[in-house]
Amino acid sequence: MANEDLFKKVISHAKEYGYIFASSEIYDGLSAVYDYAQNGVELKKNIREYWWRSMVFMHQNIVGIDAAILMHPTTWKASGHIDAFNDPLIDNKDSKKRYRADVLIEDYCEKLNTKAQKEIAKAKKRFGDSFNEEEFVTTNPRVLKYRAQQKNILTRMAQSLDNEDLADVKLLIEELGIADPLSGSKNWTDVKQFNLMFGTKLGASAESATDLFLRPETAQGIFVNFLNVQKTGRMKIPFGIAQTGKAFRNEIVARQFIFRMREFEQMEMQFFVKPGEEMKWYEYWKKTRLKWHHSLGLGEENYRFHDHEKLAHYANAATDIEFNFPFGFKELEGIHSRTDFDLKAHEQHSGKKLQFFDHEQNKNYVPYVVETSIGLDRMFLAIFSNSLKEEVLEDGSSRVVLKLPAILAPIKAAVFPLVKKDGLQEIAKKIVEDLQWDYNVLYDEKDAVGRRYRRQDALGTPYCITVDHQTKEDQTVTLRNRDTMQQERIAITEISTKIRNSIAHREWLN
RNA sequence: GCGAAAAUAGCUCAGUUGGUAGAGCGCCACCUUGCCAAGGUGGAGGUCGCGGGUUCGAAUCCCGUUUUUCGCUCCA
Repeated sequence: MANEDLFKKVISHAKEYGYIFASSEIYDGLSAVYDYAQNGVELKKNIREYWWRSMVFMHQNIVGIDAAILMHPTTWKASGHIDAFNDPLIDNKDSKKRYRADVLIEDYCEKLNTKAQKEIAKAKKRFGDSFNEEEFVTTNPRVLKYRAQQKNILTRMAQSLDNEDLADVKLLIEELGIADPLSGSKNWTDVKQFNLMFGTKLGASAESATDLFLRPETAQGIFVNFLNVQKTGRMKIPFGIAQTGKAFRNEIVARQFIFRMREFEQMEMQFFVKPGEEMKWYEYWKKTRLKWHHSLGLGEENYRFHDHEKLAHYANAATDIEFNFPFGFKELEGIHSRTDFDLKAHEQHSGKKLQFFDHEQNKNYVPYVVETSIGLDRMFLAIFSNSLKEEVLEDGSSRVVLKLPAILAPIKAAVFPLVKKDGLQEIAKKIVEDLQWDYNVLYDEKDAVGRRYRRQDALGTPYCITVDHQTKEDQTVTLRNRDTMQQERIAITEISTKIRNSIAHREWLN
């Protein structure tokens, strides 16, 4: 399948086979919001569990929490999101480039500063040793003019931003004649304020309500609970706290199906380490997380690291694990060394000590944090799009098959009576009743059995069990493999073990 | 947000210079066959994304709007 077609097929297959629907579809949908359907919810849940087990079950020093989506508003001041997620943006209509309006103005002021510096340099050359810079800058009319302009502009901008007077910010850009640094065009749109956090209110009546935000990342729920977990769980550094949950970002551009949604689910683990040891753990988690991805067998060539050059306000090292999506390599998981930025910030804003007492060193310190943060929806898309195949069979016909890792498949097995008579239905139903204690299984008796096989192929079901006439004689059934299409004859009593072994975490995660 | 393209049945699409909507697959019921989709008969399902306008008449022409995909940008 060609790449450009593949993504379209992924989207329509996801709908047709009950994996993902557009949210509120009967009302034309809501931009970049999607619902997980009857099979999608199972796949998503299984991915979440696969991650959770590898993190929480498999590490004695990692525990989980489930923090609330709503948090005290000061959380976001401390985390830096109030500042970092709140930008006045302006577009140039000719070059189609988007800029931060405040940065454009600051750059302009920087130019004024450069001009003043040139005057000073010139004067220095002219007067030589007798040059008194301090006196010069307070008396030279040109330098004074530049300095004054600069101060006026910045003051006015700060005032306008504080008052949310964005029209004046645009006016300022126009008055100063600021042009697009690339195209030289002065054809600007209005300045718009983009707050990436969703606001909401606590309290029913408007007067007494408190402004809250839906969390833009789950990590802060872990940081504010750091000491609670450490004390009550008797955790010792190094240790980690894992969490999965929804986060919300009012993205300016949210697109590419479930790749970038406004409401999305993160699977995060914050690992608290001794200061100075963060790079060692950063490398450890890079390796460990990549191994987790590889364990699913989507093809190691489809993953790569992308180290960040420009670091976020909280990080001293950062990398992405990128996956080869139908639209190219894109970020799937982030691994960040967040230093002690978050815990220190929460100490300052809360006035509470968030430190660990190290008995070996006999002293307190604020731990450093190494974070692994993966988008559950992105992982879903990675697995789903990678698994969807159109195969040409030996006889020249083709089949559509969703080769999901068996451990993640929504339905583990489908059970069919070969024909709808001779008591085969009853036997098949009995097998279903037995298996459904342990697995999500499905019974189907409609249409020719070959067609039923193909239906389950497209749905991603790894096994099909068929009851035929021989079953009545020797209590055996055929077990058909989705990927190889091969059948083997096994006893009814063997079915459960067979399935269990093929979807054992012990095998997959190892 | 700006630019480009698109939206007709569950899915993929057709629909002629404007004349009141079709196919294939899928779905449901029954019959037939019985181990790898596409046998037969019957059936359900669409105010052609939505709202205006032009017209005797609009899926078709015009305007607006919503949603989706692609490019710029950002992120999980």
